Amino acid sequence: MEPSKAPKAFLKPYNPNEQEPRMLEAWEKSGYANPDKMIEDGLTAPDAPSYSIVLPPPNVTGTLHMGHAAMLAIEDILIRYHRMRGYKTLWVPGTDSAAIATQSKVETDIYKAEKKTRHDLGREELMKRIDAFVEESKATIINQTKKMGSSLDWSRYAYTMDEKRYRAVMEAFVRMHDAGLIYRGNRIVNWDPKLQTTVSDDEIEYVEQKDAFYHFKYGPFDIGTVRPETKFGDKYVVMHPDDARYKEYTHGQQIDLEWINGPITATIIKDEAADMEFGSGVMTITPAHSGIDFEIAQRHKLDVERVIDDRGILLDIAGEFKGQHIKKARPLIVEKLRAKGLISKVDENYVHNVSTNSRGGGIIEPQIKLQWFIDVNKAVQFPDGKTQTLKERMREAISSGNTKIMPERFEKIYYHWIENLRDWCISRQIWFGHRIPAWFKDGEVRVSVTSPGEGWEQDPDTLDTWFSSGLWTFSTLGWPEDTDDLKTYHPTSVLETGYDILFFWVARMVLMAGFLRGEVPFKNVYLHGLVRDGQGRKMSKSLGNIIDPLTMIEKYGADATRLSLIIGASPGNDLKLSEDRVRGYKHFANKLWNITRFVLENPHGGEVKLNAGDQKLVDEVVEIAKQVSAHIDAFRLDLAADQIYHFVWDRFAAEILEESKPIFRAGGDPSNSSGQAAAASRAHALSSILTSSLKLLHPFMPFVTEAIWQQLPKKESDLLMVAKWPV
RNA sequence: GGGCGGUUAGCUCAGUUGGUAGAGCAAUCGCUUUACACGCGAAAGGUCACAGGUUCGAGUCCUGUACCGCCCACCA
Repeated sequence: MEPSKAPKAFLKPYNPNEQEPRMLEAWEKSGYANPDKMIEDGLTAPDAPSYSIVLPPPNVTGTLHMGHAAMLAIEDILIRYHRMRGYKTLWVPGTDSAAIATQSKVETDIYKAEKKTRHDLGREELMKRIDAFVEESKATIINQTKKMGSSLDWSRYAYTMDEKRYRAVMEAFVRMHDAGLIYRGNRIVNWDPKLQTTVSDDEIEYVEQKDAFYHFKYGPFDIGTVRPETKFGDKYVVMHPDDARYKEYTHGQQIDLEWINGPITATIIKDEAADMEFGSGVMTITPAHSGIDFEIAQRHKLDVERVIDDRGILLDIAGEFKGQHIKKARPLIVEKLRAKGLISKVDENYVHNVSTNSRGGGIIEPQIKLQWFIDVNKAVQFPDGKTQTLKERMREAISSGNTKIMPERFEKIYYHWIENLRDWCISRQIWFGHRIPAWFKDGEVRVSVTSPGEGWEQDPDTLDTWFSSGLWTFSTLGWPEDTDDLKTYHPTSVLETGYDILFFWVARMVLMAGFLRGEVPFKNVYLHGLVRDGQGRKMSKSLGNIIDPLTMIEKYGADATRLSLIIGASPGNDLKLSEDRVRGYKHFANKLWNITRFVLENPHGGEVKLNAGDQKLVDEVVEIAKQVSAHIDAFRLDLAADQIYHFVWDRFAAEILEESKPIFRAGGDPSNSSGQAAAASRAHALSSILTSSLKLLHPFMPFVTEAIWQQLPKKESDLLMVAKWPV
């Protein structure tokens, strides 16, 4: 038997664990993730169009999960593809401080280990502990991100709390304040009694709960509630002005009646907020602890009195129940009402929604508080000269087509969200985060990046984490300075993220970029689905169904892990991932490895004119390349990957290679000159098809393709990463 | 209460402007065929959730129903 002409490496199956670290090193050493270096080395034209993505920064608290892995795979494909196509391509990495999540995590850890709360430690000490924790977690997540093969430009790495980003946040706040978009006011907010902070509307999660629904006799009326503990201050009875049942009562009329702690005087209020269909059509209101009640009270200039304090304790107004926690007081209050004969009916199993803080907090208690808000309904002038409200701006970004959302159906959801949007409460009472640049002295308030001078105390509150996240596309590029990066790479080409943070993040970036830059933050939004387990369940620790990307990388390689997250994952739809899928794609990497071996064992010598049949084969790949490109351009990475996968396996390996065997056999006969010519032509064709296939696959499976490229005797560039896309 | 998505082979999913159904994995049978057993070949497997409608023709368009999932909503 003839000795193999292929490099020795190919005598063994493809081993990702051996190759991947080498490829990572080669890429990193090249510096080609940085577009400046690409231009410097003449690999990208200085005047080439730019293509940029800013990585949605993973929380520093976590480790890499499959959702991150999917995100990295998708974005890396887009990035590598555009880099190979000659774009000035930039992918900016970063990490997010995730204010509430991080602080809770550290606080919990400290409490477990030392039985100390943040108040025991003090603000400064807690910050130190958090910083230490962040440093450690950061390294972990960065290292894991690299292992996926992400060709991020680490020289541009940003952290939401680093100096530059901090400055951008301060600047943004001051500018918005000066424009009148940020105001401080007493409004009803979502208060989390457990974490002792406000929470934004979007972070509320409604949880279904069963409670008793009580019907009380409130003078001549029947009123209902699941929260008897709020009723102490109820002295207004509201009914719809058109409700025929109560036409004898007039607005402002006063009625004396017996209530929880004795006789009170109630006032009739006619307001359309009362639903005639619900219960008796009559309700009493608690303006201090209910959004809708607060609005009614404001409309009619009614008294607003607090009943419950920040910790859920009843105040003076509760009389004998004062000082008790609402949870404990409720049954006692019910008991008293029953004793007084004021309960007319009880529905024991009433199902309703309670609002909870989705960030690991408690049950929300609406409270009226002096906080900072962003006014979404105030018309102001934008940098591009237009005068409009933030709501209008957010709507326009999409309706004008300046930003397109993929899949399109999410546009409707986005509009609907804007419809329901209220002023955004941006101040939080947690300690870890961007401090609000507001200063107090003798009842005076000033807003400025630095202290106005001696004796001014900075607002102790911090900003909602999404405030700083909203600046991310441009704060990472150097804003507020007018940098070259900003000019070249903003608006970014694509924002790629999970559909679950469409509101939190996407809408807020549109808002911020609109007001502070006068442009959209990105031209496209590509929303991927959630990665679930093989049965469609969310992956969670408690279910024990987590598939860890790093374990998969170790067992099957990063390429296989990437492909398993791409093929079969259509935009915006959840992906069910099982280990079998990952294994299947490892086999594919090996297949490619062996195809190469066969091709290299039949080398072609120098320039050969292809015969007509072989030319047709080569043209076939060009056609495939066009289709793959079209799919990627349409964000159908699943179809693109699927197509090239099948071409390589079913067409190239199964048919073309098999047909080549007899041709090479005939070419081995020295007396058969036409056979030799045919073999030479075929060898040349195979080599060309292999080269093109490697290029087409490279964005999807960067490691194995690069490892093979490194073994090719002749190649157009040292690294496949910077080779030219076939079409 | 409103909206969205899904329902195609045992499992996970494709199916782009309508033309008598495809892939991967699993399962069956057979292969030490000199690129690959992480492989090759063969065979098997679906009344495309259901009911109507449009059409020469529908998985693909329209109407409705059922089930699963998600999102939104200040019904006391």
